[in-house]
Amino acid sequence: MSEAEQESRSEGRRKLSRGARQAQLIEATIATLAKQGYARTTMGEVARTAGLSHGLVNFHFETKEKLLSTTLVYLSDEYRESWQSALEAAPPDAPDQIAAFLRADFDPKICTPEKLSAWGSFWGEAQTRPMYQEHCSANDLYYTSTIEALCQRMNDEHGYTSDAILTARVLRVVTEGLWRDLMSMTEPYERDEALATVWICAAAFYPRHFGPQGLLGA
Amino acid sequence: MSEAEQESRSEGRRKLSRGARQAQLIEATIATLAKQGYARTTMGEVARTAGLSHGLVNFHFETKEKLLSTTLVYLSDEYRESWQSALEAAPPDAPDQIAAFLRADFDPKICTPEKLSAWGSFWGEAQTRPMYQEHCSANDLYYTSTIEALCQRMNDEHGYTSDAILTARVLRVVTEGLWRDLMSMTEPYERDEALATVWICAAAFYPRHFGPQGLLGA
DNA sequence: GAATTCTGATTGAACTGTCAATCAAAATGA
DNA sequence: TCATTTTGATTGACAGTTCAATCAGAATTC
Repeated sequence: MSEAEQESRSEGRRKLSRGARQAQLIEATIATLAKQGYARTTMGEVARTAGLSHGLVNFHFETKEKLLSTTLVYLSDEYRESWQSALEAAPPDAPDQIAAFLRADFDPKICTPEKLSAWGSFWGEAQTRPMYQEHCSANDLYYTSTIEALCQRMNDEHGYTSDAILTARVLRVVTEGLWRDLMSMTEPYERDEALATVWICAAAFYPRHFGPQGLLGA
Repeated sequence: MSEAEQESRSEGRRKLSRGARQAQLIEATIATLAKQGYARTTMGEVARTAGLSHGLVNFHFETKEKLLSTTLVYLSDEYRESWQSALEAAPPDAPDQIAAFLRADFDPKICTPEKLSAWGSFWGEAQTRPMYQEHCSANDLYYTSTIEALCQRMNDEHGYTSDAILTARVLRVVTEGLWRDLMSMTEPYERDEALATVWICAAAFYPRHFGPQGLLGA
């Protein structure tokens, strides 16, 4: 894993560009969070995971706090960009948009055991650290208002009558709960099973447009 | 807060019974987890919150690890006992049982900001600590199989045809997701609003028995 | 084009603070 | 008196931070 990240034809692999090295250290931080949890994530362990020296982490990120908050911002932005581009790629009709939105949360690039575990580590600490909340709450609010608007369009354009705010909240918390399941179950089920659970839920609210397999008539 | 916990008429407030002092320290641990998060929860802070000395914590719980795992067991058992007694107190018919079960998760005794925050702290760390998982996964499996059996009874006894396992999972992850919302939203909604969201969801699956206000025809 | 200089990435050791754990002595209650 | 609880100073380990020295590659000079 970390070997593959290193340049291919390279004995003297020293001196990666600033950005590449920082990305490597962020990856190592995610891996360490997933393996050790937040409380036992040390600078030394991150450096060891990256195959680099201790002091280098402090050269690129001045403090541990900055390393961790940068990692959180990285995860948070990657996540937001993922569902945003999924919405752009999907047809503009509300059911298609909702299907793309829900599916994006279980994209193989986003929904990996390692990243889910790192998210879980942050959730526990973020409540008590204003610095962490700042960036994430903005993304979270954006996410929430997006799904609320889509549920409202389902009512306006396709004749459903449910409370859009509440329906959006159900879809959102189902996804959150499934993420927590995926990261903590002793006998975990797979991404596709989680997604199937979301479809069941969408079908319960929008029976003319969703079924157990997702969007109907696709 | 910590002053109020101390005995009222008390110069000589020493020598509480063993159990009472341990309970006091567990309360202080929950409060500290909620206030500081797991990583910044220290023995000293727990002692200060309880208004007691540093060394005393090590006298009652030999190690920090034991203090924390005892606290987790306390929370976990209190939670299980809460929904178990709610089931026992409710009528035996499946809809009543499900209503009681879902409502129990938002009981004011269980669903306090402080306890939710402490749960969140543990969730992040529990993934990487087998000792934490042991006790909780047993309770979790029990919880899951209970709601699955109830959903199966809704099919058998009241003519619904949904996949009981999947429906149970939806109800479970909705609750989990709402808990996460309650503990992390910057503009949190209240317990009753969370419960209303659960009812919406139950109504979507069992429309003849549940409505936005909960159990129908009660 | 080779030698030299310069830049800044990288290392590892030393420093500093913090925390869990220990323990001897004091306080308390029976 | 005796056992138990409580205290607070002490200890040792460990983690984050700092920093001076090193080194590879780029730029510059001749």
